[in-house]
Amino acid sequence: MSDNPYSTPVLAWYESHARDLPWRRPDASPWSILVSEIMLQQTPVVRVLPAWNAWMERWPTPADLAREPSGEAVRMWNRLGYPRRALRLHACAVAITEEHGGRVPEDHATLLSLPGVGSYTAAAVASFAFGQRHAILDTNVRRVLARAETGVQYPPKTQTKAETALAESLLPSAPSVAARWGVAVMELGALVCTARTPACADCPIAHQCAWRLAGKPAYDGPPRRGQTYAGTDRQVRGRLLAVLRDSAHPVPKGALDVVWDDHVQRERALDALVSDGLVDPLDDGRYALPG
DNA sequence: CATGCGTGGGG
DNA sequence: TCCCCAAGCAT
Repeated sequence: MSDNPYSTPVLAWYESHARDLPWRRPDASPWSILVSEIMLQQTPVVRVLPAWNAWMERWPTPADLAREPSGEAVRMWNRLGYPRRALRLHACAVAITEEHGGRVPEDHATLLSLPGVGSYTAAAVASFAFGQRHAILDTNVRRVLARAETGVQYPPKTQTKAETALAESLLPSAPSVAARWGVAVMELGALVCTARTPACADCPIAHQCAWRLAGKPAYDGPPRRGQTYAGTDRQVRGRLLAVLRDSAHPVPKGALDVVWDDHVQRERALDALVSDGLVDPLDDGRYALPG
């Protein structure tokens, strides 16, 4: 069963160290797994857990969410960040309900056609929910492979063809093993082979890791671009949307104006929110979450 | 293909 | 304090 040099130790490690996350339990529905994957995009597990629990309690099936206004999804999203994901998840629920008989599609290409579902998420749902054989290549896996195989501290900033090819070449042949392998490598990256201070002493493949065997050379290249936030449109958008989320009713323009001094930037951010469908400008001049 | 898109916790 | 980063996607 050791289709690649890492699978046996990594799978064994996963058996004894995997976190007991609710969307990994045997009774987790494909919908609940899709919800978890959208929420987990760029968002840590600890912050997703309570949001996922509340979401699944309120909308246990796609149809439950599809019959709500999209603004309710945005409100429920609360402060998870990147609220367009809430809109897309709502759009997923509508598409699944109206075009797929209320069931999360199993086919990778069909999953890919859903709003907010890209290459990673489609593979993750196909693999984790339906046991199919797909390469899982997220930020965790990219980092593990960069170190173990390529011998560098960090993967490239943007995903390359070479990384995709490498991930596919390592995929165990049996679908059930491949699915297990995918989640196991992810977990290794999340818990042991972390970005800042990897716990190589706890790593099941440390003795095979090209980066460690090379003496853990420091990242050599251009400074990795940090995300700025303070003073950006993103911060303004966040503040504007927070006003609407926290209000049970539509708000007058003045309630939005007070959250940011720079008039030009504030208007630009508000226009963008409207354009994104996150904010609904009412005929009476007030603003609300979309209906 | 580089960039924009939230938020909060930890080093 | 700052800075980095966290299961990406769409354009």
